[in-house]
Amino acid sequence: MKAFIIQNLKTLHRKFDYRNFSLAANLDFDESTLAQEQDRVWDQNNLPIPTLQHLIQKCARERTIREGKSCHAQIIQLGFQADDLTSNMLINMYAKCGNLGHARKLFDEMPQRSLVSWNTLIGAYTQNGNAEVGLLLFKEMHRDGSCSFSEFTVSGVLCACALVLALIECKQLHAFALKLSFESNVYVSTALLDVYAKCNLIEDANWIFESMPQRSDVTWTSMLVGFVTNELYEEALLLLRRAQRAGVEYNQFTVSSALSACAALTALIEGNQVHAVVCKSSFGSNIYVASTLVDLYAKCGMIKDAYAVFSTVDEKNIVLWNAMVSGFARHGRSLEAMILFEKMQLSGLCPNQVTYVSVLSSCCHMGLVERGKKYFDMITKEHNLSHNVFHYSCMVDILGRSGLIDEAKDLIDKMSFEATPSMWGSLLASCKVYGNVELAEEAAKCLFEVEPNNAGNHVLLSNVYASRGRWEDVARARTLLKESEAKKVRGISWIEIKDKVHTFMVGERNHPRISEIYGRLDDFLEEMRNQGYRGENEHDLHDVEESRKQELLKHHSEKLAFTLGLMCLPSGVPIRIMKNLRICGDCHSFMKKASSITGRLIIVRDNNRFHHFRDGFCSCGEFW
DNA sequence: GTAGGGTTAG
Repeated sequence: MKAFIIQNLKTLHRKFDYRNFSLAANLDFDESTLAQEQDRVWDQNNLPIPTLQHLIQKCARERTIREGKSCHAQIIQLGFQADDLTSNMLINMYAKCGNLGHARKLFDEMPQRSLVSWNTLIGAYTQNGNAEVGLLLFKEMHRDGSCSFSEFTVSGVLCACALVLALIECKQLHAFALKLSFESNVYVSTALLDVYAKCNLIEDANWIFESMPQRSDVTWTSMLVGFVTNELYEEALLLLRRAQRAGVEYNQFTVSSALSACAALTALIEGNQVHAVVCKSSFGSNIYVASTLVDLYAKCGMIKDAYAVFSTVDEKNIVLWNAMVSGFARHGRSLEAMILFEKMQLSGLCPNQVTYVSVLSSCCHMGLVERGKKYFDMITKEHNLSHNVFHYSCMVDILGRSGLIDEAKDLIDKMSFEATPSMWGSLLASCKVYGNVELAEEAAKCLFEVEPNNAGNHVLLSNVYASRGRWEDVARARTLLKESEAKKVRGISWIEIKDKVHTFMVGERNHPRISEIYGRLDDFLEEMRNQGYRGENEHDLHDVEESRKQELLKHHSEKLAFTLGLMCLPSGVPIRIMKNLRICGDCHSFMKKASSITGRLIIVRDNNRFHHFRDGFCSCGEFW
């Protein structure tokens, strides 16, 4: 700013000598003097048109509407009939400063609109969150017919298409771009690939990307985000490495999208490398980067690191707060989640629907029924928001887990949404815990209808019968499962060691060190048994012999991943394991005992939450 | 003078 003011004063002094004070004598003003002088410059009434045009453009870049308006006023005062160039600059300035009304008025008052005027106004609406109007304007421009389209028109309208997922219009523009050879323009191609990716046509997006002879950093980011949006996280990380090899310099856009891919994959090592780049850069305090870093660390089990990043940001926005609240919730740190929820409001921000999903889920993880009900009411009564399907899902879970199964069922019946599989699944799991066979059968029936191919649902019902000793029904449920097309999702666990992810299935045979792992696990189990560990067979209600049950439990994927961690990671380093399914009771007991025997912190992330095992205890307090 | 990219939710 200081440099700009000095430069500006120098220019004005040199060209027009409007200043009453001597610039040449001493430019070493303090900041406040400079600011005062800057105000005096803006208040000048005799600036020539080229200077005013220059300043208008600067105001558009820096979003300084006060100064922009001052320039506009001077133009009017001078009696200057704004030409196409000046009008477009003013329209753009008002649009960039968020004043669409002024931009539109100027456009409407123009005696003749040029191509640039149309492009500018379309961009104005699109950039101010009104893409529909941007598209309508494009149609109006087409009808008007007084000017043709340029690359600017196409990329600008594609931007509007990306915001409202207007695939048909995008395809028409694509055809038009090909006809006029606009596709060689990097802005046009990048905007095209962005729309295709956002409309889930990732292959088309990738085809455009691969066909581009030249790519900008925006192109790379758009493709990266495209993969992330389409949940192709591995592809996103491969692209990131490719970008690195191609010499693309990271910026806050590349970094935030790369970090979100790392977070989704819980790829901590890769995420750390990106974080290292951030630390050396100037965009570490960028709110998007900070939010993805908080999310990354929280999802990778590093809740302290997440909080460390969160604390460094001075001006926190709602997304950053939400990322941190959700991180605490995921780790079962309900108290911290709730304190942060209050602090966020003290800082002057109102919670949104996402915030409430996080605080409600923190209630799920600790079985806090009354608190959950209070938050659920606050959504509509205190913050005038509407309940969404996630809120109901959390509430059904909170009620069911606490044994209020009928109340949970009532909530499902009364809500205006279609019940989701997760709601029926949660209700069914609660029915197993509280032995409610009747409601379990009803929930299972609904679940089979909406998820006919999920074998886990059949197993859940079978387990409800087994928990009540109804073995004939267990057999019937199993037969039904065999006759159906349903597939059981296999339990998979993975662990990151150095820069490699090791994946294990139950009874894994393919890992290169598998024999060594089984040997080490057997020795360790022996040691554990000597210290009082007994397996918990009731958590695996397979209809199999006792000895086979023991065998299946022993080789659960998380135990294999843990053993490799024990073999490879130096003592003192936490063993962090990820699992695609919920951790079973036996593995939970195993990890508790293992944490006390080895004196190590063991962190297991299952499909629902984090468990931190330390000194024989788990952070979930046995509620999960 | 006008155009393309990023964060949080069971």
